[in-house]
Amino acid sequence: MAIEADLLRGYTDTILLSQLAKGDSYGYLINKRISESSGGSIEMKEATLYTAFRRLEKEGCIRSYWGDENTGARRRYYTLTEEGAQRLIQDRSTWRETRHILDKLIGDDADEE
Amino acid sequence: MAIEADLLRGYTDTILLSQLAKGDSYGYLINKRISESSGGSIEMKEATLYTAFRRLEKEGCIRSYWGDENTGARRRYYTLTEEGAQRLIQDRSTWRETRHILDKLIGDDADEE
DNA sequence: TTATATACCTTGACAGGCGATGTACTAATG
DNA sequence: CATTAGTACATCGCCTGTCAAGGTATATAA
Repeated sequence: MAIEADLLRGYTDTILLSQLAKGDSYGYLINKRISESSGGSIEMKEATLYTAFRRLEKEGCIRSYWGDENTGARRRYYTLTEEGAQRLIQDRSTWRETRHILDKLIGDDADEE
Repeated sequence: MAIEADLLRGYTDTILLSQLAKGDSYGYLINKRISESSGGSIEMKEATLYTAFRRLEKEGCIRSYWGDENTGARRRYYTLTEEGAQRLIQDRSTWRETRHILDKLIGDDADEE
């Protein structure tokens, strides 16, 4: 059911950027969205999630700010930066290429070209 | 051009098994085939390659034997075991699922369903 | 008051990738 | 004949991303 972490490794940052491209959001919600959106197949661990946010922020791909909720737990919101948007465009392109090559390399075809 | 290692991590074993599904072969040749087959996008490092072979053999997915070349460098050939074949079937299935989910999660669509 | 859900964070261990380096054989080149 | 390049395998130690385990804090429901 669940997809192992190593299969996603390298795409976690892209997944997060992609979520933020839809608008500002915060960690906990993003994580739930990813889980729901993947039908439960992807369950990002919190440690992995927050580590990734730190990394992306340090790289300038996202910015963060504290929400002004006056009830419930505090939330740290994230915004996609212009640099992050560019990175996302690049990552999506890389994904298409990777997908194509992996289809060719591990596809169940007999052989080709 | 080249696809970064983290994007392939988790698929290296599958790629190797997939190559061996075409018949016995040895490390150096398999590596060249992968490189050619991917148009140079995938360049597996030797350390990675041989580490993977050790791992797969220990797991019972492949078996190895020395070739009987009487000229040139010695070659260690690998054979896909029944267990390896089953693993490959499973891995291919997982790849299809992963591909589908990643398409949905990082695809450049506005939103869906 | 105890449990559950929300929401964030850190530490230390682990596994895979890989740069660097080494061995050994063969063929071609100057 | 020494050198270089190609083939072919192998190991060591570092680096990076993942994550189990642990922690903090607030709000609501049982």
